[in-house]
Amino acid sequence: MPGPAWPATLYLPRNRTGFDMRSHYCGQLNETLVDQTVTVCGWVHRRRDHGGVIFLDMRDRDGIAQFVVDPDTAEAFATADRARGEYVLRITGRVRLRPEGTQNPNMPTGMIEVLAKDVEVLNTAATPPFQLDEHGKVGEEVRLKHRYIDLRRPDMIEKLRLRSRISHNVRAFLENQGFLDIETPILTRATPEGARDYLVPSRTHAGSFFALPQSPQLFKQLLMVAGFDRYYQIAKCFRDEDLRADRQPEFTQIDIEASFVEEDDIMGITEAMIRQLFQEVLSVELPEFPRMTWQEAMDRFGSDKPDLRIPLELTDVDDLMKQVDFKVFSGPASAEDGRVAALKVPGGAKLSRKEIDEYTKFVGIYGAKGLAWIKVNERAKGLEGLQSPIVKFMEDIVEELLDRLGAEDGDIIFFGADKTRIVNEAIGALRVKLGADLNLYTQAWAPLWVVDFPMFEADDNGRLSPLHHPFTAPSCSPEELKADPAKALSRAYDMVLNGTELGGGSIRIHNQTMQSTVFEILGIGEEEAQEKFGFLLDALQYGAPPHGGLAFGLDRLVMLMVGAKTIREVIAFPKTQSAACLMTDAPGEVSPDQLKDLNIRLRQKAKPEVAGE
RNA sequence: GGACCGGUAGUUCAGUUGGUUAGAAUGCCGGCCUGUCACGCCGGAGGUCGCGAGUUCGAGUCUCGUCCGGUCCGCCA
Repeated sequence: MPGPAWPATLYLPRNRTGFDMRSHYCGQLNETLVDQTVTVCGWVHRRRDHGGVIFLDMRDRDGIAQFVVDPDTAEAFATADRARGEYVLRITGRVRLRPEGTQNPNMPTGMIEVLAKDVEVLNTAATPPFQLDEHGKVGEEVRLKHRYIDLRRPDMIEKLRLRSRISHNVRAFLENQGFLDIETPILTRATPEGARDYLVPSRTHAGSFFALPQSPQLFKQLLMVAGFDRYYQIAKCFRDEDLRADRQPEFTQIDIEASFVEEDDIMGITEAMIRQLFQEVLSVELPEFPRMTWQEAMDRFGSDKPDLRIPLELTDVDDLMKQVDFKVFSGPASAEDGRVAALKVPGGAKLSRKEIDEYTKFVGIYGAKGLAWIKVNERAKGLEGLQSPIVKFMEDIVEELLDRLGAEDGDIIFFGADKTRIVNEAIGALRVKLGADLNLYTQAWAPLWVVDFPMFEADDNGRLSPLHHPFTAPSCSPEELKADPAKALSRAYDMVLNGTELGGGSIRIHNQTMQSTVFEILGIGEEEAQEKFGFLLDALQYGAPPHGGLAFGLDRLVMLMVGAKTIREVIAFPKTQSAACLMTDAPGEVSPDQLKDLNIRLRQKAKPEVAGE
């Protein structure tokens, strides 16, 4: 056995890897080390056996390098001969320049190789369930089941390494700005917020449950009441809702809160943080962050998180369509809660009937009953130059319509006519899809702030619920809020990047009267409010400072920065769409004893119905 | 809760109108090979066609159900 790995007093690396077992990582080997003896530890990435000479490509988290084993070193040669893919080896040898003509320009270490003297098998490996080289395609299901092997692949290592750099950069920025990293509980209390809670039964309080936090929202506000002034945390959050490519049941937020601040303070500092992050990690200089009101975003892009890389906009044509003899258009155009919007797509006239049918089906997902269109083949020819199933209903106004849209030859114009919400969702989504399908992107990164959100939104029964969360301050007095809550705007703000909501936050309510008013509007009675948020209402009485903050979705941020399609790609051990872990097989059953301890009896499963007759 | 796509060798896939012994590539195993780098050549093994019913003389293929994975809608302040 070697001596203690750590020097007794100073934790200084003894060599370039900081440990004794090896001297270098494979990726560190280069021409400057020629004639030096090095020792590496790693996995056999590939083995090429020429009978008389064996090449071993060794891989560790830093890279891949080629090792040559000669029959002259009989023992090493015998070991290399029985080595297989993914065996864990420790190899010592001398670095040398590769012979003329055998350099590999495709490899970062391709100018050199290591002539092995000693090859030691630290561990054998069963044949991996899939190939690790960049050429083998593998399904995600297999990758997740053997994630520890999947994570050996250089591109996975690269993504997680970048994630580490991102969180480190964010921490460094916030620490430098005087923010304190303070942990908040994972076992906490269920509060009737937005999402379904993950619950943890309490053994010591029979029949009671902890909830895992959907976010540290209340705790960070209480830290402001406590006077910490500037708080941050990279915090796990839990929401038991259905999953998506950008949603996991547990995810990570960069959580930020500060006191004695207003919107501009929070937006300013977090914008600076993201700007610096992109500079230092990606060498990308982000453009200006425009600010856009929620209403403008909905009107122009049909979305509260518009993708500004796409140069298409929705145009209101309600006034023109009110008069047309086509109820599908004139109805929504005249209705209070209706909208007729046009989307002009330059060059879209080349879309085939089949493609248009596909888009019609696509908007149907969002409840649109159809998708009207006009192809502008040759404007100069007037009606003759247009191709459309609906233009016959609007011959009188079509010129004015085309003028307003600035339509040119080769354009297609799509129309959505329905309730405003449906038009915005359907045509907004169509805009994003067309942008992707036709590759209309005008820039790599398009950030913006969306501000002036409504305080509340009405559900189907007219009941109001908070658009953000019930602790968001309105931009009006309690009296004004009470008088017309549906029209009230909040002091909330979202940072949006390339059509993804990166983060959102608000100035919070720091006044108990205002907080009670909001609860009242939400239909949360005094008693219920006291029971569920009593500790917050109490805190607001004890000198709560004005405060506000913001939380970023770290997984989404990393996903965008590495160019991944799902956040699963930037999470080491993600769950499947049904919120299961294919590797550990979680969630799993527990023993009757464990349940008994927790005072839990499982409900009998419903008897399976007899199939067939 | 709903819509759609997928499930065939370890892996990635093909499999025609329902018809003989289910194929390819790669990986794996064995042999040969001293400059390869996705090495090459020769040989070999490897299948619960996700699972269960049904239709049929006959099902990988058709029907129904179900499970799993994925994308999306609802949901997710």
